[in-house]
Amino acid sequence: MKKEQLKKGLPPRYTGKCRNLTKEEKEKLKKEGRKPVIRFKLPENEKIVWEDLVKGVLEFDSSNIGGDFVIVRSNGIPVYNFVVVIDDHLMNITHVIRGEDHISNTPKQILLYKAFNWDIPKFAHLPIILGKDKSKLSKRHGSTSVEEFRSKGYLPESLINFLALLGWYPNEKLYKEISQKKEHPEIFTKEELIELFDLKDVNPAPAIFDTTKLDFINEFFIRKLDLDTLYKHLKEFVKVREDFDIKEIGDTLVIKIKDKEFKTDKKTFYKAIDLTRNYYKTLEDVFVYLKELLTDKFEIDKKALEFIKTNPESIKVIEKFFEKVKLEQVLNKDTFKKIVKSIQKELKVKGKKLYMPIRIALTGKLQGLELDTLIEFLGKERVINRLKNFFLEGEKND
RNA sequence: GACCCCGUCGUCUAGCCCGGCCUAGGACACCGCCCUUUCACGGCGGUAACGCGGGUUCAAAUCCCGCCGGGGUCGCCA
Repeated sequence: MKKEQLKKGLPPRYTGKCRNLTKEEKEKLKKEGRKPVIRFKLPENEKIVWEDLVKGVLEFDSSNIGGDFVIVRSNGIPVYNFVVVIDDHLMNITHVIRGEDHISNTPKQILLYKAFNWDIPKFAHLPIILGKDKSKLSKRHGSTSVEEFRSKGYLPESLINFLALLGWYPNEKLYKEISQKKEHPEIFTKEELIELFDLKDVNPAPAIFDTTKLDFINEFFIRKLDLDTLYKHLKEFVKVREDFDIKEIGDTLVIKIKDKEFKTDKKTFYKAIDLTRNYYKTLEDVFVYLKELLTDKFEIDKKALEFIKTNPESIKVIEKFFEKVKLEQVLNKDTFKKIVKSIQKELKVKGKKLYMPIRIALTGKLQGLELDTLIEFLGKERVINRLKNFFLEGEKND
């Protein structure tokens, strides 16, 4: 039957074959062992109209919604369209807010409300979210669950902020008042969103799910949060990650990164975070940068190695630096500057050729936080440790 | 195919209802410059859009019609 309809270019729909069976006919079919379904008898030529809170006035014709639809299956279990109406009514639902893929269900549901003589709730059909290929967002487009974003190190407030902006923008008048005071025009706290949000301002057009802006929002929140709050987020974050952990044992913190553990105290931990937070995109990055500050053992990046090989005078710079560091009582930004200047004079190198070797010797990398800040944080003893390690590593590589 | 929804920068959008203030505004991304003897941060600046065609009008992104394009729904699934 269905195939025939499709062939003729007609939409598959119930033909009304058993719409008006007599008692005798029903009995006969029952005896044959046929189990009946219960269908909703559609009114003829009735317009079903509602004002959708997002899409505006929507109108369907009863002759155009697929024929008498099933409300109870032959096994006696009722179907969704029938059940939601009863359920929502019983729960005193006033607003039905859902994806626009439900638009075509709505006329059926409205008819049921009418048949029951129940109040019809307000409907709001939100546009669906599209993947990069503009089709309905699904698993094959990558992460789609909140859990995945959590475990990637996105803060809950970042996701909320991002999602709110996907298909919604604050009402101009309301927004203008507060926008003056805002640090950033599109960063919203939960409270602001609650204050500003209105279904009326939802854009009826579907939006593509592109997380570029989410990265920005997350960076922003991570930078602005106070350290205690950030710490709380980190504690939550490690719960969903096998490779990271933060244990508090008395005053010491044991930080697990991959299969290594580092001991430190909260004060140092906070200091380290504060120095590196401008580099974070996600909470995951916290650990990446922390590792650099918490241990003096490191490997030298390929590119860093390359730099040293192509700039042989680098070794001289590092040796000189080592010598001079040993002579200093304490290492801070000032003494660092002094040392660098004297190396510059004595070896006649400057710029990248002067700073890079030192950076590589201390971190094994070509980029990172500012050298003077790093050195002040490490202190003399650890700087010496690192330099020694560098020369040991160097021997291995030779 | 039928029915329905949608169509402003690469992306998220403001403006559209109530035509002139739109030479189309903002944000992210991108590019450039400045700051920094690296990178990032920060500051400044730049590239970039009304799907197309007809009307209506002195005037259209805004109103009307058609087309095109994209998406959704067509189950005894939810």
